[in-house]
Amino acid sequence: MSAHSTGKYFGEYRHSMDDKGRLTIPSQWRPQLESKDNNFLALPSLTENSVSVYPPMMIEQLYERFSEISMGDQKGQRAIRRIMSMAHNFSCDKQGRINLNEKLINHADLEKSVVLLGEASKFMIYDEAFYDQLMADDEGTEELADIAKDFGF
Amino acid sequence: MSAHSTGKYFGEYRHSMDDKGRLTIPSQWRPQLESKDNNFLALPSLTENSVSVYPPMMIEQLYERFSEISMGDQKGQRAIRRIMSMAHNFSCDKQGRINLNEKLINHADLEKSVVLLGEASKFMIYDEAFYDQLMADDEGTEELADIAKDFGF
DNA sequence: CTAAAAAACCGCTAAAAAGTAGCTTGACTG
DNA sequence: CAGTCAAGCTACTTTTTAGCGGTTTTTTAG
Repeated sequence: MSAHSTGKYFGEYRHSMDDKGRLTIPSQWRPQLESKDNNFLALPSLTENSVSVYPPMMIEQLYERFSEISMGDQKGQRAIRRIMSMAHNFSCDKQGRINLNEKLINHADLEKSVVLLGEASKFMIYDEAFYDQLMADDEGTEELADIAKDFGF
Repeated sequence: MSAHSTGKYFGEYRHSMDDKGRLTIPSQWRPQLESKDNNFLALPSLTENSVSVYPPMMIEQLYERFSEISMGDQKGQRAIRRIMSMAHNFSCDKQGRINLNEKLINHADLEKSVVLLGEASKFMIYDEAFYDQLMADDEGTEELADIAKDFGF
């Protein structure tokens, strides 16, 4: 059954990455192969050891923001260099796999077992062990309730 | 698969320049040969030893910005002269190569091995050794997290 | 609880594409 | 007219890729 990609990503999945950096994405997330939705941009997450994957719609937004950074802004330029040097543009193959490059794999310390986490408009990729640790650390914080209130969930 | 040029440039590539100053650009960046997208403008980056390459869309914007610099602004005019004296307008040939002129090659101290860095709306060309040095120097200068805060990514 | 279907995994391999280099041609210049 | 320069073509090598087939695991449904 192919309830095809809505361009929205939800849920947590544990998959494995092969030695060439290929990994299967959840069947619900797969874009139509020949559509222009089959185009993603992976960037290193700046705050964590993880990779963010953006679909076309989000790429547009990122594009705008990057374009706004002035050439004269040294710090900005440095940031762009760091981020873009790892950026990876790819599509999803017939078997539902995507491809990460070496730099991103290193950045996020990805081993064989990874977690794919849907975050609505984009999705994240974590190393499984690291992800579990993150979740364990969050355990028992009351922040969740606060956040819920803030957002009205 | 040729998911042809989106006018967006991402990622880092290491290519080599031949003795005539020609270098292959990543296949994903290549414009349609006969389209009016096959027209680039290369300018020296004044803050670094590098060359910035702009696609047509960006050229428009640059034009606007240059126009805004008043004739009375001496400093501005000087800068324009400097930049324009090295500017180079070119297209991508059938083999996917572009051509740099001597002045730009000298400005950026380009040797045979160069790095092409996509920065969303434009791309940069660095000498490979220099680029590696830059990246090494940036190392730890600022944590990515700080940058993240500044730009809200 | 069990059987059937779907999804995920995995490594192989054939085929295509990309990058590189060198040669040829034709135009312009001094 | 020779010499320089830019652009086009071709050929070669290397790397990449993505399609395939078979196996395993998970999910679903009866």
